[in-house]
Amino acid sequence: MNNSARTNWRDVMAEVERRIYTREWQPGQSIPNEADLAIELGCARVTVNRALRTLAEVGLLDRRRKAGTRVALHPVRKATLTIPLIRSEIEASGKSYGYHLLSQQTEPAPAPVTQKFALANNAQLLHVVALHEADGNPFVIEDRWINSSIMPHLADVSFTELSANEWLLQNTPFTHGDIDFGAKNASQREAELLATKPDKALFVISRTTWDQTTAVTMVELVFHAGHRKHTRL
Amino acid sequence: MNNSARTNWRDVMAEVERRIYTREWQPGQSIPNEADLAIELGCARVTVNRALRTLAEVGLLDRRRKAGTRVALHPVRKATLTIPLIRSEIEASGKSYGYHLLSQQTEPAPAPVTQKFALANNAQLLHVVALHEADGNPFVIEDRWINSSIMPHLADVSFTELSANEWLLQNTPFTHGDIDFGAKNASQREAELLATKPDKALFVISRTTWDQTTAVTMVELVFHAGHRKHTRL
DNA sequence: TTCATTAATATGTACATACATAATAACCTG
DNA sequence: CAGGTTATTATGTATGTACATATTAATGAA
Repeated sequence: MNNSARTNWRDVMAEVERRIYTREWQPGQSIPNEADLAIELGCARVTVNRALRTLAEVGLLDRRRKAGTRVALHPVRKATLTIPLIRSEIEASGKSYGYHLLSQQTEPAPAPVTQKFALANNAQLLHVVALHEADGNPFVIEDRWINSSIMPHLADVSFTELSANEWLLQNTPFTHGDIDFGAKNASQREAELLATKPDKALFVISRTTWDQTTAVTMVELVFHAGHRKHTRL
Repeated sequence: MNNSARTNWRDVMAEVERRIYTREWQPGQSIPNEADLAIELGCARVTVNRALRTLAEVGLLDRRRKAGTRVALHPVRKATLTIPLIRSEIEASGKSYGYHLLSQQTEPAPAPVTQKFALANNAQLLHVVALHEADGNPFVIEDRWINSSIMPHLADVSFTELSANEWLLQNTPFTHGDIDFGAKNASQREAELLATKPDKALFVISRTTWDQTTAVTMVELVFHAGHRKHTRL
């Protein structure tokens, strides 16, 4: 005989959310401490802790030791964007995935790139450009620079069949990454590749991947016209 | 005499991350179960649980009951975007905040808006347009529709001094929101307001805020040219 | 052999307890 | 009364234990 009648941390979370939602607890106002809430809601303090901690992670509560917990005054809500493999993203939407390598060569990198990689100007780096397609339509241009100096077996790899996107994910450990979301006007070439007009506004994601303090790879993803990235909060 | 020599969940997390990073545990490979790891690392199973759970939340591990825990094959990394108040965002960057109400009137809403609000076509809704400035420079245009039918004391409010952005946050409870990130070409008017040229690619965030199943407000934030939203993962 | 039932297993969570830690409030001491 | 010290307090976390739950593997009946 089970129950689920037992108050679990999700119940507590829901109840706290409800009180915030109904303005029983107003923005900026401090709420009862964990111990009291635990008694009131009939559960252990640890359970309340888990619930409040989770709500704080989402930005709905502000918590400070000794000072207590209060309803966030400016709900700096945190939206979680999932950054999947391009192929997974396309296949998840029920479309067929296509991939075309446009160029792969070692060449002197432009200043903004060498700067991020902390290399000498015009250092030779591997430059890979590819087009990903969804149901035969252009989906995104992947324009990537790879720090070949720290990737030994990179010279042998051809990205004709397998995208650099996937190869790097499988073969390159990384500690963290920087992501920028922005917009750019389509260049002549981008317009051709993405089947749109020059100057068309395109959604862009730029990502730099780091191994400790050295940049491993920089990629600019230029999406087809009209593409949006969606999330909930 | 304290220590912090005790293995805590962050230590466990770091150690697991290290093993993944060094490829000791490869992508797709399953790792020891919680109990074994606890013994090996010298801590309680619950502590290991907390560490692994956190790593799973970030997308680095896949966990399933009975099946066990494995290193994510396609690290669908999750980037957390913080969505602050516009004023907070500007002030946090050390710039002075400026606000100008451009228009505020009740008018028939266009189809895409009434659809989301589940109202009759051409329903009368409150439409607020405002410009937010950073150090005197245009920062973002806030173009907002508000479901006035469910907001009683809304008619009295003037958004001349206080932005709708802030008023709604303080006065409108909501259960969840939809956010879209995208790009658009500047219209004639947007170009003027944001001090750029027509057709310039602009970064756009569209957000719909819901109260249960009814939409409360829809807002389109059109940022100045070159603006990017940044995050780490 | 196939399908349904049951056992085994790893993760998920609840609790009582104990102590750590950060931040504030109260208390001195000069 | 200023400035530093100490006590207090709320959150943060570690542990052992117990049981829940999802999922797979083993089992047995048709």
